[in-house]
Amino acid sequence: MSSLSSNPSSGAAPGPEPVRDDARDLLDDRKVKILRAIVSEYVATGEPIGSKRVVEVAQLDVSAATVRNEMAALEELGYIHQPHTSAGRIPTDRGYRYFVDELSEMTKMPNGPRAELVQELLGGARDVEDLLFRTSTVLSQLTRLVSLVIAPAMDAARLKLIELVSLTPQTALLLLVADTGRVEKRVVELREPIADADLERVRTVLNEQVRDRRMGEVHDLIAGLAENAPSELRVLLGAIAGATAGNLTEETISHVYVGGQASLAGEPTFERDQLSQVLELLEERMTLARLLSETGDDDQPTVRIGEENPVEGLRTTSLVSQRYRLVTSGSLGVLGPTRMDYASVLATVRAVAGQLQETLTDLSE
Amino acid sequence: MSSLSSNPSSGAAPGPEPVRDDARDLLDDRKVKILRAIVSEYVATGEPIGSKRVVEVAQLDVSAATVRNEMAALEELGYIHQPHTSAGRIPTDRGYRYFVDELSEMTKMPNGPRAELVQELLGGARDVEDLLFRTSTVLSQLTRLVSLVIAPAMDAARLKLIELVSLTPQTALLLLVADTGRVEKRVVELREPIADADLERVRTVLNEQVRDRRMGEVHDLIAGLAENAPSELRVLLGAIAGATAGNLTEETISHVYVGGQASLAGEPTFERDQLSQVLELLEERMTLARLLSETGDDDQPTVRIGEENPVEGLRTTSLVSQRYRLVTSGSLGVLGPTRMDYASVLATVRAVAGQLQETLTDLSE
DNA sequence: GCTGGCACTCGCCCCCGAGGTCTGCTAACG
DNA sequence: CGTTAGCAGACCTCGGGGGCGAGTGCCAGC
Repeated sequence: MSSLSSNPSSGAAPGPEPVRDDARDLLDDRKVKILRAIVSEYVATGEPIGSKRVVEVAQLDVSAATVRNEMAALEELGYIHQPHTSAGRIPTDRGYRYFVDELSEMTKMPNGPRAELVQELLGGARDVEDLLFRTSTVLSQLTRLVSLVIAPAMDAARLKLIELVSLTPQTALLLLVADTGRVEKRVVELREPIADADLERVRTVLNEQVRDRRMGEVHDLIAGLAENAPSELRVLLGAIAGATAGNLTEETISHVYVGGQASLAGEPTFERDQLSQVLELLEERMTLARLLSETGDDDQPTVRIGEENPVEGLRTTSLVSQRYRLVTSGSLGVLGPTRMDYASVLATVRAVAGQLQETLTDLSE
Repeated sequence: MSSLSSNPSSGAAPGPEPVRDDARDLLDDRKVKILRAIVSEYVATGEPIGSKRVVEVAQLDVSAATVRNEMAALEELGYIHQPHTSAGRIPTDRGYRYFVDELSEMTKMPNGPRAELVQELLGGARDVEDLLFRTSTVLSQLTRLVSLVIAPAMDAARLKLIELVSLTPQTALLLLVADTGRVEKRVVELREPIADADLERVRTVLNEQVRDRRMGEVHDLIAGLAENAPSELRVLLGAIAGATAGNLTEETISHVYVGGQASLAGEPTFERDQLSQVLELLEERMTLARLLSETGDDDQPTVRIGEENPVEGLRTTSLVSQRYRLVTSGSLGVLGPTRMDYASVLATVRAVAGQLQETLTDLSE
């Protein structure tokens, strides 16, 4: 899903009058100005915006009555909507979408956080995981939204070392160290005690055969070794193969860092049960991981607004996410109410992703 | 702080009339029955309990008027309190405290979750961390409260293996494997490239000198080695000593697993900003760790009710926690509104702690 | 010491009306 | 034809007032 993807609410719109799906760019200059004014004012204040206010903010040389006509047209087109008759207008998902698309067409982004600031906040990380954790903290503090950071997928990383440590006679700890600095570990349990010598042999064999291979291939390689191994080693190798089955890369995905959940509670937009629902989703790491992995590949952040969101329960929230690259790519983003300051959030997400990427690169070369 | 610790709200009580601090066990049988009825009914319904309701529930052979007299006395003693005149009574922190103390004096605990159930939910963990994560999930699901699990402190664990992996010419990854199955890792950065041979020598030396020592001693040992090392190794050993400085055990503490935060949002007891405050605290891992580490050493869960809680911002919540032991001990617990079903929560926390301990033992012998 | 009765206190809910805001419409203007 | 001023109408919000009901405290009597 690219950053330009649109997903008008036609399907779920309860309104009786159908929304015209065509005229995306046909808004004339004045309508655009008005829409922009409504979006930014509403984001700032949280209150519906009336025609009078628009005139002041948008600096138009027309009267409020004219603006009213234009607003009626904008509503007809599905960009804005009024909570009840005789109230001001608030942007619809589609309105935000137009606003965001316009933003990303602008070449230079507005006021992101200064690189040095982010740099400083990210500094002093002890290892990759610590760095990602800090990133999540920084992101949520800068945006006052919920931050999500997902670790880089491991399958393209290369295995640097396999280690086997016997914990008890019948259990061993398997360590897989990737060149990205990540360490996967598995407990290997056996029916019978393992001789230290056998453990050592297996360790040597594994390192000879599997080192420097891609993590994604590791399981298959080990399984192959197990089949052809001398019988006294076969049991152990089989157990190891079992411990690395499938989930080596998949499990990595579930490494998601979440920060700033408290900010959700402060958000008056959310009803109590919506809040609860969103918080619940934030604990389902798999869902989050899938969501974030659907981030576009371009250097622009991907924005999913309200109903555009694939996950039920996030239909009143927006997700701004971006990839960062190392050996392979991970992604990070923020989640918040659809009513968010997209301009500055986009800039911040971009800046943090860039800085994270840079820091990661420093760490590994 | 033991499970019997009390902390009457005298200091913070806004009421003008002082609360008598003495008469803890002087409640006569009927008062106890009434208090019990009020606590359990209020926990169940969330509404203030009137005298009439108490008569029905407590199965007393007296009239409502008599109960009213007793309730007035209970209020005078500080065990219950009415939100406003002409409303029913709700328990104070002190009321809950009495109730809980009475519970823990009873020898047999009521209906905890069946051991097999917990066992099953905890099964299939891949390693210690995964197990703790699952424990946290189980705990929050069983209690519908926020669960907290803290990993066992590492300083008494023994070092099984030190590994050094060069990631780039100037950075290496230091791995410390404890006999509990935990792995600590640190990135070691150097000014100048390291020769592989030197890395290997250091690796060997470290393993010879430090293996099987307690994690708490590791840093000092390495620092000692660095001082006496030949000059070509001194830089590397110094860097390693730096990477293990102090935080080896302390950082472990910050490994806290939190689950079930969504349940807080469903709780109508909490105001919006209280909710936000508690959620914020839940992200401060250090505070949580300290809180949980203050759990009593006996086999009874420790209960801290409302104002008894040392952390500002948790004054409207209760924390039920218990230690579990392996090589050293960790603790787990749940956090929720003071209005919680202490009987079943206590039983559940106990059962889960027991089961976790057992599973951990299985894993490491 | 217990009980029934009674007056009283309040919170809750609903209704109502005033005030204010913003709209849509219409008629007039350039 | 686009724009504008003016106006009636819709509807939210807020505060006051009254009825209702729950629960209490107190008192007199057993």
